[in-house]
Amino acid sequence: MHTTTADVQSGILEALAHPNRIRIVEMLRQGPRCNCEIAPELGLEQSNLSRHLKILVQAGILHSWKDGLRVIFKVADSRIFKLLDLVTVLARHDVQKRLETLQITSTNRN
Amino acid sequence: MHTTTADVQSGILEALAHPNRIRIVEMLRQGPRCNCEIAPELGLEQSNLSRHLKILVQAGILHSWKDGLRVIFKVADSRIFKLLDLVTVLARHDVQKRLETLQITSTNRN
DNA sequence: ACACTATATGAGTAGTTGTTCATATAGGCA
DNA sequence: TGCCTATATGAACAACTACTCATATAGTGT
Repeated sequence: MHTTTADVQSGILEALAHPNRIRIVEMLRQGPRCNCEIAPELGLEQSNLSRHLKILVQAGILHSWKDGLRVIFKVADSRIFKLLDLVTVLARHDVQKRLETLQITSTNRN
Repeated sequence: MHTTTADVQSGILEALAHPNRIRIVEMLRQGPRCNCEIAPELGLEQSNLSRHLKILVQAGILHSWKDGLRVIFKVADSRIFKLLDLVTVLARHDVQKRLETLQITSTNRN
């Protein structure tokens, strides 16, 4: 089969499209962290977090390296934060519009 | 339960994280379209496309309105294209890095 | 009213994802 | 060496997703 642009794009989006994986990336805004620092902070089970991190690494969103016993993770390209910020803006804008629609609707009804 | 920023963000990302839904949004770059124009262009079954469109509307990514028999869809906020462009850039950058790593690795080996 | 076109949805299903528990792997230190 | 800590992975499973076929809904034109 043939891989299209949309397939490549969805690879990154799928990897990012989970609340806990977004939280992981947001936490890594503060700098590189290991599994053992992220797990208690986000309240995730060790094995579960390990799998989420693997998904992010495989998608190229995170990089990792060993430091003794630990594995350190960092964001591969800081533009990922721009992406998350844009998503927040879009979400905010959408909520704002829905609110306006509600207000218009209730005004019409009274 | 309490809805966090990450939950709201993942709502938008999940909606977008499917190759066909990305293709739909990309097609709507050219302007509003109805189900009946998108389906043949993307080679999607009518009922399947209808469900994908519903997901995009519910996530606030698309708007829709009736025009006679047809339902027309348009992108709600053009910043969604900025987001898709950013994803493309990230993907390209990642592929480039992987290629470099391969080349370094094979150089070391010879 | 009838036939026709466009869209939506119920039901069934195969495949995928997220999660947990238990266990394996690997490095550090006495 | 044996014990400890950090991470990864196999197995099981519930929940969810994408898809298809058949059918329902709704608007158009005769």
